[in-house]
Amino acid sequence: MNIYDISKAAGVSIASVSRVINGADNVSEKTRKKVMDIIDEYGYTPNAYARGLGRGSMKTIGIMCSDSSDIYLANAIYYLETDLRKNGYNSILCCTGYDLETKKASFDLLKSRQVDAFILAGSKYVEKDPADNQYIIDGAREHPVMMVNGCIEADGIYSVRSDDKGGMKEAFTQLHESGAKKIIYVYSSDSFSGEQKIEGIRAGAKKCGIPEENLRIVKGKKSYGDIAELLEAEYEKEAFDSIIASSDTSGIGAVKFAVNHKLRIPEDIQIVSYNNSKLAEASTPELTSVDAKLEEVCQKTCDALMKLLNPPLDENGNALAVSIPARTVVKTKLVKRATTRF
Amino acid sequence: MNIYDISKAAGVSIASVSRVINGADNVSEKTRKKVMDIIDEYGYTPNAYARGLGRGSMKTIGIMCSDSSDIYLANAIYYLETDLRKNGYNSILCCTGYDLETKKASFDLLKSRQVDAFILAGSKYVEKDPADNQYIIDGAREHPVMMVNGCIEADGIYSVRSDDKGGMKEAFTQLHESGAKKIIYVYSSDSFSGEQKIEGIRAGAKKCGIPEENLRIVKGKKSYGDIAELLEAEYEKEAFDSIIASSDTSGIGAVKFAVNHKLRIPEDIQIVSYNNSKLAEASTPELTSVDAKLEEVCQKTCDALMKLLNPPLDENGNALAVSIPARTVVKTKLVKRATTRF
DNA sequence: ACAATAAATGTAAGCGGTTACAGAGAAGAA
DNA sequence: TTCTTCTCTGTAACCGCTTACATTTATTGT
Repeated sequence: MNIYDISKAAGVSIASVSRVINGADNVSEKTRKKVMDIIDEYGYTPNAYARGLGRGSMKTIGIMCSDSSDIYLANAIYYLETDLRKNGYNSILCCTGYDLETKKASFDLLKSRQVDAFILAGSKYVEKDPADNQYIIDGAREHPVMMVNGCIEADGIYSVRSDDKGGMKEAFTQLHESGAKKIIYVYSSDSFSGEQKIEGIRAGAKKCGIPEENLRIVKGKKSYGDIAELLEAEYEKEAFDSIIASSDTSGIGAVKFAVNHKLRIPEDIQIVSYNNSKLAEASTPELTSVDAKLEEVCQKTCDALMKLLNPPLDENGNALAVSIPARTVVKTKLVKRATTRF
Repeated sequence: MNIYDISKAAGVSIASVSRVINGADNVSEKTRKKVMDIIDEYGYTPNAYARGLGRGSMKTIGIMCSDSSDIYLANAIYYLETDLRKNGYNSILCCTGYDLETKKASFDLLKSRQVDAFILAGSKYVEKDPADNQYIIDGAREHPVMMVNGCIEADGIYSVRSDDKGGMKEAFTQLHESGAKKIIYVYSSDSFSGEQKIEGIRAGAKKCGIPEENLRIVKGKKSYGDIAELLEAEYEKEAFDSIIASSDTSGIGAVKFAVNHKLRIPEDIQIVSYNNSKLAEASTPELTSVDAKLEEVCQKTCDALMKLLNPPLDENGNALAVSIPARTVVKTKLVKRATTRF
C-alpha cells in the first residue's frame, strides 16, 4: 500500500495525496475527504524512509548511551525520548557499552540512519586521550552533537550538564558544618563528571579549611557489595564519620557497610550520595542525595536542539542563525533525608 | 557525500561502489581497493534510508515499552537492543506511556519506519477489552510481533514470558513451609503478568490448603511510600506475618513498612518480592526475590525473531517456512536473601 | 460575459541507494 | 586466430515519497 495505490483509489494525483497527508492548506475539502476516506479504509501509513529521502530530514535523533539499564541513563533516555517525540522527532537508541570501537561503530550507524543530530547521554563519551574524541568532533561538523553531562570543546558540540562540582562542594560543606570531622569520598567510575565531582570535593575541603593531605578519596568497583567491602577495608585503616558517594548506587554500598558494621545512621556515620534517583528513596534508611536535576538537564538539551534544528525564519523564509550556549550548567539541589543529621 | 560522489572520485560506476560496500564477491581486487581508498579518504557512510527503500528491509526492529525508566523495562531494553545489534539489527525505541491512543500512535510510527518486526516489552500491551488489542492483531498480519511478558492469541503474535504463575506459587509455598501463617500479597499494577501472578498466589494457597477467603490480596500505587502506607493500614486491620510483593519496588515498600513498624526482618515478618532486579540487592536488608529471568526471556525473544526474519533457504534460495512456538515460558528461580527465614 | 487573478491539481524530477540485465574484456579451447 | 565462456563493470529502472513548476479550474471584478 503506497501513495500510488491511494492516489489511484481516490482518483487524484499522488501530489494531492502527499498534500493531504502532510496537512498542506492548498487542498480542497472535497479532495481531502476523498483521500482521507481511502486512507482510513485501507489503513495506509506513509513510508518514512521515502519521506526522509524526499525531504532530506528524517526527524530522527540518535541517542547513544553506554548502558540503558543504568538507572541514571534509563531516566535520561526516558526524558529525552519523550521530549523529542513531543517535538515531532523520533529517536534511535544505541547502547554502546564502554568500548571505544563499539562507540565509533554506533556513531557510524546513527550517521547511516541520517539522524538530524546526536545526543550522547552520560559522561562516558569524553575519552581521556583527546585523539579518541576525534570521531565526535568530526561528526559534529555535519550534525549537532548534544552531550548530556559530558563536555568536549569543539564547533557544533553543545553540552548540558549538572553542576557536579558545585553539588559536591555543597554536600561536603554541609556535612562539615553538621559536625563531620573525617569525610571519605567513594566513587566508582572515571569520567568527565567523575572528575568534576572530585574537583567539587576538593573545593569543599578547601572552603572548610581541610588540608589536601587529609582528604580521603577512594575508588571502588560498581556493585553495592564491592563498595561496602572497600569502605570496610578503609575503615579498618582509619575510621571516618561521614561518607560522600559519587552515585546513589555507591551510597547504597555505603549504607550496607554501615549496617554490617553496626554503625548507627546518621548518629555514628552520615552518608550523602549523588543523583537522587529512585535508588536514594529505595534505600532504607533513605539517602540524603544531591539531586542532579536530570529531567531539567534533558529538557534543556531538547530545547536547545530544537532551536538549532528549527531555526526561526526571516520574512523571506530563510533560516536565521541561532546561537545557543555551548555549555549549559544546571544547578543541583541537596535533598535531605535520613542518612544525615542536617 | 553520496554514492555518485564516490563513484566519480574512484572512477567507477555506482554499481561497483554498491557492490564494494555490500561485500559482493564479483568485484575485482583492483576496483575494491580504489573504492575503499576513496571511501576511507572521504569518510562516506551509505544512506540507510535509500538502502532500505532499495531493498525493502531496513533491518530495524521497533521496540515499544511503557516507560524506559522502569528498572525492569530498562533492563529489557538493554538486553534486547544489544542482542538485536549483535544480529545486525537496529532498534527504534518508543516509550508509549500507558495511554491506549499513544500506544497506537507509536505503533503507527514504527510502521511508518518500516520496521521488520515489533517487540512489545512489558505486559502493559494486553488491554482488558480485547477490541483494544485489535491494532496489534492487525499489525501482526504484516510484521511479526513479539510480546515480552504479554500474550495475545493471534496469528503472527509470539509471546515469550517468565512463568509468573509458577514463580508466585513457589514463593507462596516456600513461605508457607517456613512457617508463615498469614500471608498478604501486595501488587501495584493490573496487567497480563499481574493476573498471572495472582493466579500463582491462588494456586499456592490452594496447594497449601489455605481457603480462598483467608487470602489477602491488596492493590496499591506504585511508589515505595504508598505501598508502605497501604501495608500499615492493612496491618492495623489485621496483623500478618509475611508479605509477597509483585515487584521489587513493592518489596522495598514492604521493607519500609516493616522498619517503620519496628518489625524485625525476617524474625517477625518475612518478605518475598518479584523480578530480582538490582533493587532487590539494593534493599537493606536484601530482598528474597523471584528471579524473572529477564535476560533469558529477552534472548529467547531475539532468537525466535531472528529465525522468523531470516528463515533458512532451500537449494533454490527460497525461504523455508519456519515454525516457532507461539508461546515460550521461561522458568523462574527463587533467590534467597535476607528477608526470609528459608 | 470575459479577462484577470487566485486556488487547486497534476507532472515530472529528484532523494540515494539496489539490482536485473546487458555489454565489455580477458582467458581458455579448438 | 577465432569462438566460447567466464568475470567484471556499467546502464537504467525502481523503491515511495516531496516539491518546484506547469496546467487546469474556480472565483472575482467590471
